[in-house]
Amino acid sequence: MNLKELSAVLGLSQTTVSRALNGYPEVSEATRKRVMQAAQDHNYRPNTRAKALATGRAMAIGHVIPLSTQHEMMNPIFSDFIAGAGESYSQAGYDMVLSLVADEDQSRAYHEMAAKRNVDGIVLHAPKMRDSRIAMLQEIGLPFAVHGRATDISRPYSWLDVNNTSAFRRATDFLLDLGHRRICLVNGQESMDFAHRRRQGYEAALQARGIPVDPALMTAGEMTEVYGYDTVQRTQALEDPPTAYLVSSIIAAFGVRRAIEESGLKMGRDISVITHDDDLSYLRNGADVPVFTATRSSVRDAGRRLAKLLISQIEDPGDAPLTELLEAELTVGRSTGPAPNRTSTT
Amino acid sequence: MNLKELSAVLGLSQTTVSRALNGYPEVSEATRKRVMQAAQDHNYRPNTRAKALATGRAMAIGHVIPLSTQHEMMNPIFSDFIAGAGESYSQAGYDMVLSLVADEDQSRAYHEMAAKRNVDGIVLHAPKMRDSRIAMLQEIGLPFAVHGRATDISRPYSWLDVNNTSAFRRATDFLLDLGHRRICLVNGQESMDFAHRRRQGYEAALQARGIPVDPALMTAGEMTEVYGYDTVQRTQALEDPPTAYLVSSIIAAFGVRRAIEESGLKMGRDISVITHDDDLSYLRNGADVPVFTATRSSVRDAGRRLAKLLISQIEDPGDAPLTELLEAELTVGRSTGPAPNRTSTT
DNA sequence: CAGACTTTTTAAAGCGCTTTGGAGGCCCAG
DNA sequence: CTGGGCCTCCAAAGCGCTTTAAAAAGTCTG
Repeated sequence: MNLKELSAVLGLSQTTVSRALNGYPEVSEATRKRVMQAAQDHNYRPNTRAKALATGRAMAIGHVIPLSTQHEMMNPIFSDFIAGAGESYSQAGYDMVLSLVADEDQSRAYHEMAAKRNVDGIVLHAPKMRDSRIAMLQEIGLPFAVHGRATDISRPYSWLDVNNTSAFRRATDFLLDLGHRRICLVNGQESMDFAHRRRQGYEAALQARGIPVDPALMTAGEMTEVYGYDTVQRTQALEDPPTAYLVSSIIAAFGVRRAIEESGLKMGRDISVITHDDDLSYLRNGADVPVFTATRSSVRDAGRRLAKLLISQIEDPGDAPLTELLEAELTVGRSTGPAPNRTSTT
Repeated sequence: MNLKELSAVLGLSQTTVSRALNGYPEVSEATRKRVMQAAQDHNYRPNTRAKALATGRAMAIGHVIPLSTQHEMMNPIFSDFIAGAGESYSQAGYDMVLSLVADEDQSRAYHEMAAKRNVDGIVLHAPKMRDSRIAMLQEIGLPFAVHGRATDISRPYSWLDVNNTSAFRRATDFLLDLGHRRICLVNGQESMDFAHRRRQGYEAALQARGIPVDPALMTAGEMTEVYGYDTVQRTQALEDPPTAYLVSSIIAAFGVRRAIEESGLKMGRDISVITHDDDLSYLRNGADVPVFTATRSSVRDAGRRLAKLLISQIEDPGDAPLTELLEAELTVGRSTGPAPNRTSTT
């Protein structure tokens, strides 16, 4: 059933029917009702492609996901973000189109999305510190919003981010207050902006107390379970091993815990662990009592918010870029405790 | 830059330019070259919406994802599947559109996708045992393929599935060979077809050796880490606790391991664990040596294959439905060992 | 009840592409 | 030189919708 057929059935012109369905005022309530009813009866839905062509609006938002071997985007954190964004999209009547592209084709992918005009806006994921994609999208002129931020970009753009610096500073302070002095930072890849900011928070907290920053206690890598495990194994073999770990993701924290327990130590007594917790639906931080002490910020909620932000950006193109900075909250679990009495190595 | 402008630049008709770009024979090689070059120079891409309208092909494939509170689709397994499917899509020039919908709106969502004509086909996820969605999609007439299978559907349809029954039968046999008699099945939700089949494999193996099936040793639930943890805690408190666990997902297996180690036991010595391993990129089963003994089948590969299957279904609409059954392979890790000498409770 | 509005409806153009049905130009056989 | 066949190219219709411009119908006002 298409518009033409529907209007034939009703004995009205396509114009009137179209207007009735789209809520335009220049059609009487009586006919609108009649049209609505008929549309319902015949299960009529406007053809998206035709509508998109006519209106210039695709009612879809694109996500370009790099498929690289070194940095796997399709991780649980990402999918929770997508789930959140999807909620907002479907509420607002937008579709979500994902385009997985090989890493080296990324810039082409953005240009293509813009030229093919099958999306009204784009969400930019996993910004690096100085991310050339942002300038590129500004150039292209397609509305976009960034999940995270980049440093050193002159023209303003829309973004939503967690306050990574303050979260990690606070977490480090928490460990310092417990007497820990050898704190290992198990961070994400250094090229990522968020990892950089987290390190800044960590370093600032140490420096504020005059504690030297030991490069041997700062690791960076893809945040897998195995990475957490390996890092603990390696650092516990050091001369002066850390008594605490500050971990960038709950997935890596699972590995950290495995390594600690496998070596016969007890997390929270012998070694303390704080993790950043994205509040993933499938990897909850314990049921009632949180297992890990954590800086928590729901990435799903971030998805919801960023999607709304982008949609309002699309619908009011003139407006200034929107930004939103979320604060993580520190929840105390059973993975942290006072530093064991080794009186450091001093 | 659109077709009209491009052809104006070239001094050719839109027809000729369109044909040149789409590889039709009625255009000389010389002009084709010239057109191709100009298209490249001006970074021309046909407008998807217009093309879709004219050809009737959207070059997109839809995934409807239920947003329910009780069964969370957006899990790491799903995202690996999506990553695999996305690879095949982008190779074939298709986009992927995800539509998250509230559980109760699901059937409406499928109808809507069909009526709106913004996708050429649909992937059906997480089939239940007797899944009404399959008949519905057959009714609608939009090409589709199922990840998994359903029982009791008369008309044939396209699907791709892991041989869950044989995998779990084999895993159970493996544990039985090691002398285990009290084997706990930590399964997914019973309404899911795959969970049902896995249980059948498990039960068949027990029955073949005359071992009674104990309902107290069969649990079903959403496969989270916490679920694995809780299940072990609960079952270890039984009178005659299990000496082995057969787990449906590596995520739950993480929880199983946590519970085992927290209670001072050693996995692989005191308690054996076999898990189904979807070979998730972010939750690898160990680095070099697998941690868990597992029935392994890459869900990412399944995504790749199912996508290809659906695409060929779309491109040759007359063909009979395609099906593919993947066998899981059993990889032996360090989580299994002979049953401890309690000589059972006999 | 005419004239001036206002409300309701319509015909037709246009969105950017594909594709059908021809139309020219060129070559060669007769 | 003529006409048929082939190779290139083109004008125009059509995909299903929105929207502009204008016509038809209804409603007031004096």
